[in-house]
Amino acid sequence: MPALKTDIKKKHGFDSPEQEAWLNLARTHAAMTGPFVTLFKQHGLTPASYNVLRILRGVRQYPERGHEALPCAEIVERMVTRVPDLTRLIDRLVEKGLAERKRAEEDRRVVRVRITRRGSSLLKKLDGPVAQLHRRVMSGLSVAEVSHLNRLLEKARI
Amino acid sequence: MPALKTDIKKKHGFDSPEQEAWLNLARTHAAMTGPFVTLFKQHGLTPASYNVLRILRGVRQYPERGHEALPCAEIVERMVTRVPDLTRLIDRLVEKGLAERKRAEEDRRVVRVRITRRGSSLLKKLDGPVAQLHRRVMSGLSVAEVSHLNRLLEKARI
DNA sequence: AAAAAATAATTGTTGACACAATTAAATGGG
DNA sequence: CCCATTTAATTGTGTCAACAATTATTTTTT
Repeated sequence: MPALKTDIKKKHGFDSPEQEAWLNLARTHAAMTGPFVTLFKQHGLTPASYNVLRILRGVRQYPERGHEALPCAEIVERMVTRVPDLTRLIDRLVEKGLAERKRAEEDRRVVRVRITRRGSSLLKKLDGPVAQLHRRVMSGLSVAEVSHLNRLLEKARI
Repeated sequence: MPALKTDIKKKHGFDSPEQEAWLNLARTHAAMTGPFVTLFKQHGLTPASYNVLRILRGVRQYPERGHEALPCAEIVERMVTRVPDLTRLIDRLVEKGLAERKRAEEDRRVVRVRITRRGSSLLKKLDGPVAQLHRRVMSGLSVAEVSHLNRLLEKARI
């Protein structure tokens, strides 16, 4: 793929380096997201629902305070992108048999969500392809450049 | 904001530096997109429809082959993120009086879209705030770091 | 202890996005 | 010149996301 300047066919340059960086980030993100969306969709998931399943698996492997099921509010906190409508996202996971709910006894307002065996095995099936994609979308960069990118992205996210 | 590792509260590290970079990119993109979404929404736009208006303004300022109205297909090509349903996106712009359509005489399959005066003045009103936001979301980085980030993002997008 | 405030999740509704199928017009080979 | 193919845009349909309002439960205040 050519550089951004030719990419968007703008005769005149960018308004500012910051704008260029912003557009670059958006384009790169879109380019890298695409393959993941496709992969997840083949298994009936969206990036967001995959993200939730990953969070739930993490909790089940390393239970917190003895719990292997997580309150909705804590799921939201850990998600990569903010989701204002977790309830129906969980609904869909439950319908597919990938997660289950149970109301917490200690506080009956909270609902704890846990990944099911079926959910775990779906994740397991995806682990290989996902790792492969992670490597593929970053294959344009060397190891040093990847870690450099990490540093810059973290620093940018103030 | 703390670094990603503490951010997502994962006890164990990342599967790979590539995965870390991918998550970092997604998080940073989400964090930077938020303010823009909010700003655009206040004026009845989405990032995608703003993007289209910007493209249309660019063409009107620097007309191509004498045309200041652009075929839908060319709009799609230039967009930051791929939009499979440009028709209805344009519908909404037309309903708001921000753009107008006309069928091309030389090829009656194509529909050319042009920004209206009202669309231009909306963009003009947004120019200041948008530039400000571009600077703000990148304010964590120095000028050198911004250009370095640009280099890495372009290189990554093979 | 009762009322008010706060918290957790759900629901209603609207709008936008994604994909497939379709229409309309132009092109190109027989 | 006509039919098949290609191209451009639109439409139909289902799913998902965003935001506000609501319910249920707990905590705080008086």
